[in-house]
Amino acid sequence: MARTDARFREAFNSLLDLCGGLTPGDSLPSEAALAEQMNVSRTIVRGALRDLDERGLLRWEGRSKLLVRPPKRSDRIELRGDSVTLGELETRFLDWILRFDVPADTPLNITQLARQFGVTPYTLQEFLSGWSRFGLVQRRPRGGWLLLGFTADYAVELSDFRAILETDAVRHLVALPPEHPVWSTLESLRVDHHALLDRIETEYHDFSKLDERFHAAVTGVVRNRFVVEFQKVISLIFHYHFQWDKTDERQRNEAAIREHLQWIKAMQRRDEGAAVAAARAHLATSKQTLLSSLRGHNLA
Amino acid sequence: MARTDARFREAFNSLLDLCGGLTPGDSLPSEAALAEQMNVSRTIVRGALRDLDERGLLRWEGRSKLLVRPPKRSDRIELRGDSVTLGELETRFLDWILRFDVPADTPLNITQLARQFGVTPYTLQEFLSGWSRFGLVQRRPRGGWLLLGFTADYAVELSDFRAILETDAVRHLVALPPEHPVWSTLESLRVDHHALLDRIETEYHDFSKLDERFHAAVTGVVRNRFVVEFQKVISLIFHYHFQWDKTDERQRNEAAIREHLQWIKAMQRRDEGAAVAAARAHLATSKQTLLSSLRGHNLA
DNA sequence: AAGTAGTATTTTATCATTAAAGTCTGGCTA
DNA sequence: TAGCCAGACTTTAATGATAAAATACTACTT
Repeated sequence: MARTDARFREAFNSLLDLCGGLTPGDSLPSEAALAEQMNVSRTIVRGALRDLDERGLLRWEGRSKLLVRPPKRSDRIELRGDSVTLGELETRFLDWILRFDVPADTPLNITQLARQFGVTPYTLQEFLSGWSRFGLVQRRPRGGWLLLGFTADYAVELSDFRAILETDAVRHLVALPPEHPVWSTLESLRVDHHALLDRIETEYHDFSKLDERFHAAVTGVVRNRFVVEFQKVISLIFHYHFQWDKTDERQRNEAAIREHLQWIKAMQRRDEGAAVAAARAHLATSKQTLLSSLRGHNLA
Repeated sequence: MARTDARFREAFNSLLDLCGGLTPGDSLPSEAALAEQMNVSRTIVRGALRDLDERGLLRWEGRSKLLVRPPKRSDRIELRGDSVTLGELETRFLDWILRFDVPADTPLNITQLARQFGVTPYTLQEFLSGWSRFGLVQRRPRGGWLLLGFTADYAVELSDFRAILETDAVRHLVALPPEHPVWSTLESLRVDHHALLDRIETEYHDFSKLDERFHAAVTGVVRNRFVVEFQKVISLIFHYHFQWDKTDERQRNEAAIREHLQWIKAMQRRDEGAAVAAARAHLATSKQTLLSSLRGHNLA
């Protein structure tokens, strides 16, 4: 067969919704207008209009599109198979690797994986090609894919790379003028860190979000598509890993908050040397946490 | 249809070559041994053996594979369509963008491009997915691909990112012990730079290779798969761009050599501050060159 | 003249198909 | 009789055909 008619089905139902807001006798906008409104091609709009006409909902003759009767619930057509987006696929894929601890150098079965994640092999292939740039998977010489996986080496190099990017961001940041919005962001982050420290005994789980906000704020001062892209990947992987590692979480998070505060204060003092040192210290801790979580996971 | 039998054809001819090295009456190794030798599956080996038997070159019965007559030139089968590797595709693709100056935000026609580059749409899609991580292309909302292209913005951000990586490499490098091989590499590079400077009037073209060697030496001290991957991309793009920009080449290259020498000497003195400053200066020049070459190209 | 619908063409995502890879088992040989 | 080998079979992946969607073009209406 060919492409699915999922776009058509979605558009059809969305057109029903639009008809629902009208009363019989009203006329619908032009084909082009409908197409733009539903973010779909005119071909689909015409297909949907034809169906509505056949079902007697609409009287469609050339430019006149008069509503005959309001749509009923039974007019809707079924959207079979929830289309999985690339974003969802990313989540599921990382989840699969980490949760089920897929070992390194595992050959990946495209057909089976595609079924498992509810996507077509075509989509999965596109997805894997993207990750191959980050060395998570690799093409096998005789065809197919190989999962290189989250080895300790990978974690070390990822952490080191992260450190390179964040250290650079820090150097940029401390040179920014006082009116730059990052300073107020940092101040509110500082306050939030202190606040969380006060209720750390019970709410240590909240640190994850705070951590993400903080790192996003720091790296956000570097307006660079490559940095941004990498930051997304790094944050994704770190986030996922910590999600499954719960050992000493309270203690770990408390220590991290103190490290963040040291770092924030150094930046606020515009002390580049101290800020870089504090950043390095925190990132080193982070790296060790990632490594030990990896080890713990492998032993479990 | 299904996959091409290119692997079979190649293996068949390679088996002919192997038979050419034998005399009639000799017997061939086991299927598994042949498969491993030719880096191919046993299925293919068996197929090739069957064909050789049918053609009367070989008497194949179970384990005995006796050569009947040496292979003739006419026994070879044609390898239709030279299979383009992903590496070649990369070269052709960048070449196409730069040489024909494809503007930014051009919708890419997969079918047409695939024909043009002599690959299947499947392969091209895989390739584009890889580049989408580096923001050179993007998926369009309604399907298809969009070339974001080598805009000035892209060049600036790529250069900045390069500077981040190289600056970090410099900091690592100056901290390395005297017995590290990079020091002797640097010294020979220094000598080569001076040598080229002496004959710059006529041989300024040689700088490109020297430049690549030098940057590879510096970034090579950082053993990190992400850095390495990016370095590959950066070197690819810079290399390709400079290949087409010939304005003031002699003068530009001479200036670059002097900048390199400043940088090398600072590193040899283990003067981190001066080395970083020299690196920054050179990378800034490089960025400007890339930008002006881009501008020149767009005006032409 | 501007915008709209009809028609035709182009292009993409999917699927059945076939080549190739991988696996298992029994038999031969050393 | 232990290890290797080949036959038979199963599984997997890359491809061309195909239908769906997008787009381009033309003609018409207001």
